Amino acid sequence: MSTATPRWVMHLDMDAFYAAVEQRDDPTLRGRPVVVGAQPGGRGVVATCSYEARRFGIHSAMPINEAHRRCPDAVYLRPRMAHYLEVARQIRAVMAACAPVVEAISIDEAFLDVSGLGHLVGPPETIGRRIKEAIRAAVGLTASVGIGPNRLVAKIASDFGKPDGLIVVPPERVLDFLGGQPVGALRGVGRRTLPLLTRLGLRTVADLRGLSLTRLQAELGPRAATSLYQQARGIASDRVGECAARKSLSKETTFGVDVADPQVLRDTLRDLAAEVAAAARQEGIAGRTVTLKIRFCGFETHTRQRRLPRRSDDARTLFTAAWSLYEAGRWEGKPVRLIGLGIADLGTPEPVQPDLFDSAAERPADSDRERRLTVAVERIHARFGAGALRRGMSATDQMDPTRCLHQTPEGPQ
DNA sequence: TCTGGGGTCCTTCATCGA
DNA sequence: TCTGTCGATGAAGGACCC
Repeated sequence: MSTATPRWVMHLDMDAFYAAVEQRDDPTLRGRPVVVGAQPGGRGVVATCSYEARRFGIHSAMPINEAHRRCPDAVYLRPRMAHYLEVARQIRAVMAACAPVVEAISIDEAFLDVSGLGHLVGPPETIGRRIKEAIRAAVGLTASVGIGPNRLVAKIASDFGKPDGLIVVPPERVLDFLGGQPVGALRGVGRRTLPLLTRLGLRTVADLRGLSLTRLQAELGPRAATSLYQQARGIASDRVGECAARKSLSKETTFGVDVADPQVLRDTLRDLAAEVAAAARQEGIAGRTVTLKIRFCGFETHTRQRRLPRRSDDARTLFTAAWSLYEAGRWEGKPVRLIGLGIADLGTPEPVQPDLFDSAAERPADSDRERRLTVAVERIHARFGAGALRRGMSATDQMDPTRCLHQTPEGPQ
């Protein structure tokens, strides 16, 4: 016989967060369609929009020019991220005062474990209402709340109740509640998977439940199939905890007009490397893998990665690695729409080894160079294994930390 | 419609060493 | 010594989410 306390997971989602903050701060915007994102006429998308704007069919991620075509009279605002972050911090303080465990998912969303609050506050409905009221009193904004026995049910319930909703789904009602939801409400069903499920005649979660795991696996692959199979039956994690550690860090930029000039690309990449390095140092982390992301016209997107001999938070090292990846791609002259740089395989910065220099600027004079290169290559072999350095590379290239590990088959250009 | 920026996770394929 | 297999790992791209 189980004596475990029933688990109650709450999902709290602020309604049209950025737009709601703008309407709160400027009373003349209330009741009007407000779109926060890029400015019409340029490249960009809608970050979020007020419910008045949604009545015109505008939604998040819609191209801004399409939004403008649908509603030219809306108010178009650039995001004020620093301000939204400050409001989010106030909201988190409220949540932390109301629940023992709060897991922030994004700037405007969080999971709360409210399992143990029953005897202190009351039933789940009361807990949800109290938190909504506290947030409204603190920041003057509405939130939608979903409460259920696990994260999946809580999340879908909060979405279902938007805006300003409060939906509680007790364990015995989970299958009924989920069964009536569209399959698109499940995690992992997006632009690609939804048409596939539709083609199979599956519109609702109840429809999905009628399909065998074997058939689902044949259509979607083992991972996605198992995930959907379990979600359809209300099987999901009920754990609420601290946020997971960061796994990557990146910066990217889209040019207003496609750029083919290598000097502009180089300068942009150098700036991005500086931003990534600064952000990494601020968080006390460094990356071992450098990724170059590049997008051409037609949305043709490529990524190229290179592993460094050690983790780095140094802008010059990151830039050198990323630029060598660009050069290796043989894309010279091809107009670029977007360029980005990221680091992954994160950890604490590794101390620089005196014999493993970072760049050409730090290399010793030619007269002494070959001997020191040989010594350094041997040290790399000893430290990283013989496979770390590839055949067909000069000792000079092998010594460049951005070129010595895991070259592309073509090797450096 | 013509698609930002910053993430995570998954799949597929290639390579390498045992 | 050569070849095939298999698991681990890395690279690249895709899908999805906020």
